[in-house]
Amino acid sequence: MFVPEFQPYFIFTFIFAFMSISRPTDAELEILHLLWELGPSTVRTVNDRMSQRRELGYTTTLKMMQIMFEKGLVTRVEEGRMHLYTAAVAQSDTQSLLLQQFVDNAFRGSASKMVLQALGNHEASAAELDEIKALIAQLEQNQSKP
Amino acid sequence: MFVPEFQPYFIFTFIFAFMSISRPTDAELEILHLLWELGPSTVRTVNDRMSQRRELGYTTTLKMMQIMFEKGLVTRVEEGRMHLYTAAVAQSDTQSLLLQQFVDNAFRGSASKMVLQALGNHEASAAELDEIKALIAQLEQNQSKP
DNA sequence: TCTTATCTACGATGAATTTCGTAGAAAAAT
DNA sequence: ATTTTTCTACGAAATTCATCGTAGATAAGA
Repeated sequence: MFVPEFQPYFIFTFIFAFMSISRPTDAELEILHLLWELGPSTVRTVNDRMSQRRELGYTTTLKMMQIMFEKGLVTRVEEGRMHLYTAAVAQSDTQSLLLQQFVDNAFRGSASKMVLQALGNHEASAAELDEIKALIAQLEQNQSKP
Repeated sequence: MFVPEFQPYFIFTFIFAFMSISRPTDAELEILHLLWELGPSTVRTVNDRMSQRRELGYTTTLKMMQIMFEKGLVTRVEEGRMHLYTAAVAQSDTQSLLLQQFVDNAFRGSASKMVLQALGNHEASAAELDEIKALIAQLEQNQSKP
């Protein structure tokens, strides 16, 4: 039987599975990014921000956020007549989950191949490269003395 | 007006747009991976390989590959009564396109944030880290003398 | 030759996603 | 006090995906 080595991202897979939270769709992710940035927000606020990028009816955003509430991706509290929505999933957890699924689908599970392609395709600033180098150094240190 | 710096992945975006090739879905990607690995293959071969992972009817795979043919993701030639299918898009081009869209959706376009998360989540071997370090060194060299 | 297996083509279904319109209630404006 | 705006809830349509069943043709096997 094939038993894979433990990978840190497994934790997020378990968390999301345990909470029965499904992976956010593209439109849901767009809303989550706004909630992460703005904190608790009304539908109106979110829709205004989204409308800056593309034409979008108010009830479309409303419906999306209602569905996300049913799915457990956001929480909400009544504030007078309105609802204040808050992201119920952490940004880094969500990104980890999405990343893992993406690496599996598009790169057959090879994260390092994906990293190589990403670094090759995108211009990275010197500061960003330094940050990545620092992380690699740290990983290598952990590897040498486990 | 906002004019972004040129990024190498723009090329793949143009290529795919020019050829009006839509981004492969998850199931299509699974088939493409097999075609990239095996070369020209029949529906039967592909379905056998896919069935090793999960239950899947033959006509399901057939239909998928017919649709991929209509979309231009694969080509095919008759071989007696059967069809031999071949991937019509290159693996690296496809992965670049998918990567770019994923970074936009899940990481707001920040490839370096994505790389950091990927390296943090996945155990990378020493050899893989070396490979990544080499690429970074090369990128830094290009940056210093443009 | 007759039967069985194996292709392709095609249609249909069910689920998920995204979008919007309408209805009704509550607040704000005139 | 009426009208207009602005909420929520709900339903529904259009689209895409993934899946499978059936029909008809052709090859293989008995």
